[in-house]
Amino acid sequence: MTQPLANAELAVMDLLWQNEKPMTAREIREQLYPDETKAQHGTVQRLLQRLEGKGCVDRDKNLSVHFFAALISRDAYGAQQFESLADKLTAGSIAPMITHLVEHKKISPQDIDRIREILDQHASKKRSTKSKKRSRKND
Amino acid sequence: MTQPLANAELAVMDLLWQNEKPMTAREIREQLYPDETKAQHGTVQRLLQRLEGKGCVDRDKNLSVHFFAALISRDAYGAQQFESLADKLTAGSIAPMITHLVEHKKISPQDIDRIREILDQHASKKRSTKSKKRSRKND
DNA sequence: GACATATACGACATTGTGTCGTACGATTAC
DNA sequence: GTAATCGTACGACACAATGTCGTATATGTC
Repeated sequence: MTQPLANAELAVMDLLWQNEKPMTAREIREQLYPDETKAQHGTVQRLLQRLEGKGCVDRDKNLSVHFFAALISRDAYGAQQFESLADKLTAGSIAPMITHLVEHKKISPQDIDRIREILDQHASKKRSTKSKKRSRKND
Repeated sequence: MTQPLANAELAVMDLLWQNEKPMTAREIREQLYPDETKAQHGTVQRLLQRLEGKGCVDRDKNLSVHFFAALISRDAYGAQQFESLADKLTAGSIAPMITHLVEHKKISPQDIDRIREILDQHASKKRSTKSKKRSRKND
């Protein structure tokens, strides 16, 4: 399940991600198509069915009205897509893209700080304080 | 030009990215279809034409044999795709995806170190060291 | 049983992609 | 200058994915 989700599918996932509780197809339809043209029953069911086929949603059919929940988190999906992008483009490394974004000021300072924090907690322990910024090609 | 490139198109871009010099359609075809079934002339021309339409390649038609070059770098394309992903998923913020990758050990230590380096050079100056212990405050 | 509501899914139009064939223009060989 | 060769331009097609709808079937309520 690595291929990207299409727009309508993503819209469904978005709803499921917003709601922490599983949703019925009716709830989803009401939010997705507020104008209620009475046909989109099938559309939502179809979308959910395909999403289920892709392993993205869980269908709870204990009750006659099924309940749907996301099987993959928003961040996990995003990370997975990002990984697949890195695999296709940069031999699996994400650094070149991050670098590009940072150098072209496409990342907000807040984002930078947040990422720095995370990285600080997980950086390889053996290198703090390098006091210069170059060298270390790889190890 | 934000939509992702398809496989065959990406294969062409990959060649252009590898070669620093602009290439002719013939060169591209020879590398892409080594088995020379004599028809793929048109295929490559078509791909280049669509890539040109998407603003990804430049066509130099000064000579009767055209020369093609990438208009967007590999990293820029990757970064742009990543941005578009973040826009669709996480309100433009890339931190959640990075966080997920880091916490699930999907990034190599080398990648982490490289990103840390870049971030260190661009972090907002005022960041208060977070009371963690590692800190290195010069840059 | 009749009715309302859900699910399952076939079907279709639309779009993007990869491929090929062919028409046409330019360059080279005689 | 004409013919052969090579390149470009692009129409056309098959194929797959997507979004949509309609309908058939199941499940529940009265």
